[in-house]
Parts: sequence; structure tokens; C-alpha cells
Amino acid sequence: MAGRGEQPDQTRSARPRGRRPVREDTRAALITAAGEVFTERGYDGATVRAIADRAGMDPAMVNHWFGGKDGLFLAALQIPLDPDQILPRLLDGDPEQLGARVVRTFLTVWDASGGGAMAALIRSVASHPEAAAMMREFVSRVILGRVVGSVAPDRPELRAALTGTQLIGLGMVRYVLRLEPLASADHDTVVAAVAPNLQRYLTGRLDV
Amino acid sequence: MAGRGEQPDQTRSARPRGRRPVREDTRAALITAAGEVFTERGYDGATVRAIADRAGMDPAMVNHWFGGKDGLFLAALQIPLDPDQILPRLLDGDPEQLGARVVRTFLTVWDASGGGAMAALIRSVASHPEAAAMMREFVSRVILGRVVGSVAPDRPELRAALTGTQLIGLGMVRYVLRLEPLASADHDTVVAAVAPNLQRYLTGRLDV
DNA sequence: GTCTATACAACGATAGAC
DNA sequence: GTCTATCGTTGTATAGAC
Repeated sequence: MAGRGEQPDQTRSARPRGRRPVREDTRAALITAAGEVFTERGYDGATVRAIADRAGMDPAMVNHWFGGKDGLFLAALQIPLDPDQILPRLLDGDPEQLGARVVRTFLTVWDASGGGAMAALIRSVASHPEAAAMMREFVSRVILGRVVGSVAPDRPELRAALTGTQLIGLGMVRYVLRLEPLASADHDTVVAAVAPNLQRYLTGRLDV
Repeated sequence: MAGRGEQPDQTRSARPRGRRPVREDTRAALITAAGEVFTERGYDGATVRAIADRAGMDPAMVNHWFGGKDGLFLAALQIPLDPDQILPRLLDGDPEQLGARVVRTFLTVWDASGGGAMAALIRSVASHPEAAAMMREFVSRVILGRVVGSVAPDRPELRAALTGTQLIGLGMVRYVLRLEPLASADHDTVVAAVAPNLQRYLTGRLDV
């Protein structure tokens, strides 16, 4: 029971009430703030109040625009990756070099945020079933359907899952665990080390 | 989140009440209970009350013995793996089959808890810098010092980190993401699929 | 005048501290 | 056991856009 019968009023709010000009995009502001706070504190640690505070508005806006904390979380959890833009460039070229292109793209995408976005994603996946479902759906639909499915000689589902183990593990060690020398290795080194293993999962012999 | 409602006291009437003899190790009982509850619900989901309840004692004991929830968490975060028992069996045998033995041991250890322990560990590592430091230390000291170091022809640190990516990624996909068909695959299948890649990280050519 | 984005207040729940 | 802080959420009055 906080704030009950507290101060009636003395410094009435500095923030104007009522509808504001539409150019102030509150939805986008909330998503931006949510991305930051979820990144810093994870799902449970990020409070609706803190997010709204950072966005400079009332917590009730989260409910109004996203239906609640979960809705905001799902809206904010946007993998900074446009499949329609990236996939054609991945699939265009020698299928036997696909592993190298995937690793290089992976590093480029996630290095752009300094690893924060990947850390937030993994944190979300580990602690939030909805995030895990989203990730599962992403791996199944995108990696399997549009990458592995186009090159795999057999067992595409298993190959997609195996590809997922290598990419997620790389993200975990490089961006979350920050284990050296992998955390600071340049892209060429990582590609040379990881791409052959990824290539086996994509097109090599599995012997299963 | 929907905490468990108050349980009717009749179901707990068998639990002995009142002060216990000092020789019943209160501390160990709390650690055991904490390990179970943290495994089931993660750090934030595990409440001090639930842990104390399972240990059959008052929540105040947590403060008394561990100084708080954090202290209990760190005390309970013991990787369920005894290196001194497992490592000799890993290293005994053909170095070119080391990858297969590592994968099989990995599956045996973590399948024992149905994946709950691995999920809790990953959750901890992702959201708690102290847990991440523990994991980093484990990879550096045990995997590097006692597994990779004994067989790697070159770049042992890089090989240890790469080995970490494959094992952590496998744990993430099989136990946390539960992505099929890997989540339900039997040990032979997983070993056949993953061991060659792990073997390359351990003893193969890295081309870096 | 109508619509609706907004801010404030307060609720019920819950968990950690004492 | 009790207290208190704080959580996510909801109700409602308001004020500016339409």
C-alpha cells in the first residue's frame, strides 16, 4: 500500500496530461526504453515503472499500448535482423561456403550492439518461455526453412537444430560469457575456426 | 507471477516443528533445498519462503546462515559434476575418440536432471555476473587445463573456448530451448552428430 | 462536441527484511 | 510473525487533437 493518502499536491506534475501531438511517438519511445532496460536487467529485473520512467511517461502507457509487460517485452524483443534482406545474400554463392557466410553475418549483426542485444536475447530465452518459443520458432522457420532446407542433403530438422547449437553457443561464449580469446577474436579468426564445423552441420556427413 | 497460494496446513503436519537438535545440519539442508528450488524456478522465481518451506524451517534461517538470498544462491550454485571422478575416465583412451566421450558424458550428466540443472545454470550465467565468472573459470581451468591442454596440438586457449561454444550451445538447444529433434534424440544420435565437430575443436586443424 | 492519449492515484499481491 | 517496499495492473479525470 504505497502512496496512500500521501502528499495531496504541492508541485503538480510537470508533465502535461491529455493527448499530445502525434509526432511524439510514445510507442516507439517505450520500445526503445524497454530494449535498454531489458538489456540491462533481464525480464524480471526490468520493471514497467523503470521503463516508463526512462521513456518519460506513465507506466499505464505500457498497458495502453502493449496490453502489459509481456506485450511490451515481445514488442521490444526484435532481433535486429531483416531476413528478407540478409537471406538472399547468404544463399547467393557456393553452398560449400555457406557456413562461412553464416558465421560472418552472425558476427556482423551481433557485434553491432557490442553483444548487448545477444546477451539480452539469451537472457530472455533462458528465463521466459515466450522468448524461448520465439527463438524456437525463429530457428525452425528461418534457419530450417530458408537456409538449411535449401542445401541440406538429408535430415534438415536435425541439421537446423545442430546449426542452432553452434550459433547459440558462439553467441553465449563470445557475448555473454566473454571468454577469451574468442571474445576479442577478429571476424576472420572466428570464421576460420567455426565455419568448417557449421558447414558439416549444413551439408556434411552426419553419420547418424 | 502467480505464486503458490497458501497450502492447507494439514498437508504439512508431518513436518517436525520446533527447534531441532543442532546436529541436524541446517545449513546443508538449506543448500539442498535451494539447489532444488533454484533448479525448478530459476533465481527470481525461487522465493526464500519456498526454499525454507522445503527445508522445513523458517525463512529467517536464510538470513541467519547466508546473509540473504544472494548468499544462499552462491552457496547452492554447485555444478553437479565432480571433475576428479569424471576426468580420468575421459582422458583414458584414444585421444581421437575424446570428443565422443565428452559428448556422451555431457549428455549423461545433464540428462540426469532432465535438463533442469543445465537450464538453471544457463539462466544464472546469463543474468548474474558472478555466475558468469564461475562458468568462465570452470571452462578455463577444467576444460582448458585438464582436457584440452592434454591433447591440443596448438592454440589450447582457443580450442577450449571453441569446445565451450559447442557444449554450451548443445545444452542450450537440448535443455533450454528444447528444440526438436535434438531435445529428444538418444545419446547415440547426438554423439554421432556432434562428436566429430567437437573432435575438430580438440585435436583437428583449425586453419587460423 | 467527440474521441482518445495521457497522467495520477490507488489496488491487491507478494517478497524480503527485521 | 509483522512490517514495508514495490511490483504489475486498473480506474478515471483531464486535455488536446480531430
